[in-house]
Amino acid sequence: MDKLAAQGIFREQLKKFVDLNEAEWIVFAQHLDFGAIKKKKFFAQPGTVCREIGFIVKGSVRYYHVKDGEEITGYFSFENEFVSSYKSYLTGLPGTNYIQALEDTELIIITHKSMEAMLANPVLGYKMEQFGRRVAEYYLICYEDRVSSFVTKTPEERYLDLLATGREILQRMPQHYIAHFLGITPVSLSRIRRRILIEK
Amino acid sequence: MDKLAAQGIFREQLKKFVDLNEAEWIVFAQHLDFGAIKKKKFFAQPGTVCREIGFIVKGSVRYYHVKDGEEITGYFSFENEFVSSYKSYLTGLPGTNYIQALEDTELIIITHKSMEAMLANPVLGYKMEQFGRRVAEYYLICYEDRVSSFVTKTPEERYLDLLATGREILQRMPQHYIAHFLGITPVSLSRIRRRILIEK
DNA sequence: TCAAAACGTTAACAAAAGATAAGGAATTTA
DNA sequence: TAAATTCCTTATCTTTTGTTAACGTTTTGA
Repeated sequence: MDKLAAQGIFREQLKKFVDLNEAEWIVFAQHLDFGAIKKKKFFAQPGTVCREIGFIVKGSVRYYHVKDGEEITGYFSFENEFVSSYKSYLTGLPGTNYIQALEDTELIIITHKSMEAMLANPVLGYKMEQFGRRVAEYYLICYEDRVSSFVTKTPEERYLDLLATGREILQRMPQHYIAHFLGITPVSLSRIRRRILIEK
Repeated sequence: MDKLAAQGIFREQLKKFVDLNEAEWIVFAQHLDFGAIKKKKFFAQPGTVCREIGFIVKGSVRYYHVKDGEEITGYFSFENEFVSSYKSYLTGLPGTNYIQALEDTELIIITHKSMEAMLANPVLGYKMEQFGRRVAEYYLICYEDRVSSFVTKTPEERYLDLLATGREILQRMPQHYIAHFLGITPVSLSRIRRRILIEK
């Protein structure tokens, strides 16, 4: 895919968050970069400040954390989703996660610098604030749901929920990543699956 | 406390998120309501759309969820914090949580209607988008940290973290609320406390 | 002020999850 | 294509958590 095709996809998806007219889009597009990450390479690494927000046009990434030498995969992003070490991006502090491409991945990239410039741009500023607000609100809701599932549900219930919503994760991610995403060990998820099979 | 005093506090705290000049503040203040909730009364209830964002100037609230007849307290808000059933507020769908005042609580209230009006107001719109963005980003980071703690930490580690950061929660909330906040039962938290005492 | 309710701890038992290891299937890669 | 690696399951054992109940203390509220 080339930059222009990627921008086309991005422009379409962007409509979920902000409505840019032709003039605004042209200025906006000038601030967009295009990037590719080879499988197993990194979008972000711990100890480094994440200065970009990516929008995945092709591929997928996982967010993971190393604890006691073990990789714990906490989240994923797929096509048409944003990817960033948000806390690091927003605070300017070093991140704590790896974000790794799970396959060859192509993205539209908005650097922090570009974003700042657009926010300060009288033509685009308002729309960029709106864009930022809506994206943050969107992810806020995702996180709210996820926190809620940890507080009020058992691991088995969380897994059944995941099955019910049939998210992409199930098809595209190995089970041990899903286990950590649910907050449990791969062995435990395997047992839960067994339990469900027998019970039904 | 009267409305004016409350607005004074709010205006000061607002600076964390947006910088309003005198003219902007005057228009903004016209859209603010003032409210009081008696202890044990509700700011939000499940099945009802939450159409306000509150800013607590005095008191505190807890967010809880009823599961199998039991109340599970997932979160709290204190003075100088916002309170809302965000997902419901943002989506316009009925909420799933109770938000209950833990003591007589006073708040500045921004209704959804007021917020929409301000966002559409040419004088205030830009600043309101910025305000909304920054508040959402702030809470996004809080949630990101919390999700991360569920994925990568044991309940004991989460409790030790809470002790280390010495949050208001510890002083002001009964232990069984804290337990649910950590994603465990009150009995289990009591045991964790015992373990920590013996080990150290 | 006095009864009721709420709170934290502890105990006992059941259920679930973590840790470790082994084995086989599938996938990767050299 | 053969060897290595990854992945999932299963088993065993340990640790932790959930559940229920009892008890004493504190707080609440009628």
